[in-house]
Amino acid sequence: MTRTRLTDVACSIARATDLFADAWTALIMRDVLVGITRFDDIAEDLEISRKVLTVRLARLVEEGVLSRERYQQRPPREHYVPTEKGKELFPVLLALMNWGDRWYSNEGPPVRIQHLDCGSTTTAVTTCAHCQQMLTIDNTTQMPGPGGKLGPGTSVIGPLLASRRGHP
Amino acid sequence: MTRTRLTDVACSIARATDLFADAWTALIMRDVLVGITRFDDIAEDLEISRKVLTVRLARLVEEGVLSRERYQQRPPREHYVPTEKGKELFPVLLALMNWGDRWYSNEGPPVRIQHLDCGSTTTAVTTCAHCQQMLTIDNTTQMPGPGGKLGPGTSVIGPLLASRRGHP
DNA sequence: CGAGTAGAGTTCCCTTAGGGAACTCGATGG
DNA sequence: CCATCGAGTTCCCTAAGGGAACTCTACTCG
Repeated sequence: MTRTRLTDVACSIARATDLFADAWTALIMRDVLVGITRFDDIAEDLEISRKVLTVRLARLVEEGVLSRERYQQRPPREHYVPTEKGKELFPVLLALMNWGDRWYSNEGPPVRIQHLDCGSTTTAVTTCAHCQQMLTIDNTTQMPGPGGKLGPGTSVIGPLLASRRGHP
Repeated sequence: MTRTRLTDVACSIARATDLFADAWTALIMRDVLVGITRFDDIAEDLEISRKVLTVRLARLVEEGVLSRERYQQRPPREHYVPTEKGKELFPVLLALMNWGDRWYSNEGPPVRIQHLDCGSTTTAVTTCAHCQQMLTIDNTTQMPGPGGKLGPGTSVIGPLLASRRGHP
């Protein structure tokens, strides 16, 4: 398949996507974050090919998202636990889950999130760090940041590009 | 490759993932949401194989995430615009972007988000709908919801499964 | 009126990742 | 010393992705 490596593209979505966006990685991360951390358990839970699971886990460890750790000495056994970097993928999973719940669950969401600090069964909202309002495409705009450079996939230039051609 | 269809699995992440999680779909959605809506422009911006782009766009239209619409009559030309369902993928992109910014941008984020309502250049935070606190794996827990059923990938049963050993 | 051009896809061929299922290997535990 | 368990490997087959050239339909310009 020769997946194009997207890591060189100056776009954070592309970089995150490069690691995260195949059919399995998100599911593996969900499992691991939820406590299914052993090779066989993940394989069984997801019904993923063991070969692919091996490759995915290796990549995730290499990227520092998971850490392979010994959880018992005799016999020696390893499992996969999320690093800080891995834990911070949780919001991505929440966003994905939210969207899936909203558009695909007829019988209600299969899983509910409970926020331990306030005790409520809740849903995740993506909000503005400053004013706590919900962020949407319609109430936001994108502007070049410090690390912005022109290049394929650097979408900020998109609208310019579009108008340049006499097009909305 | 015979991608396993995940849509039948009772997990919203899996359902969202099934559509969203390949190398390109997230990038295509970003482009479209940001105003790059024409076939050739997307192809050029992402340097994606035109063949794959055709397939992706068809899938996204089929799923109701994008809509193919005529933007000029003479000569007849179509482009792809996000539907409501598509627009609601924005939080997913924000979460992905955030994570990418945090872990992969050395020179600062390539793109900044400005919240038009409050005017600030901001970042997205995934918060509890009730108390506005940030949600993390550590301050949340998952519980079965109304649509929950046992099955592969239904991660709520994960911890149980792990202790129970032996499988539905 | 015929040539040229832009937009939007198709088609073809080649490579390689994913699916599945069986096989391996080390360390037990009985 | 044989059966188990956890954790991967190996093999073969198929289908999806990459790349680049080709096509089809309106135009539009000299």
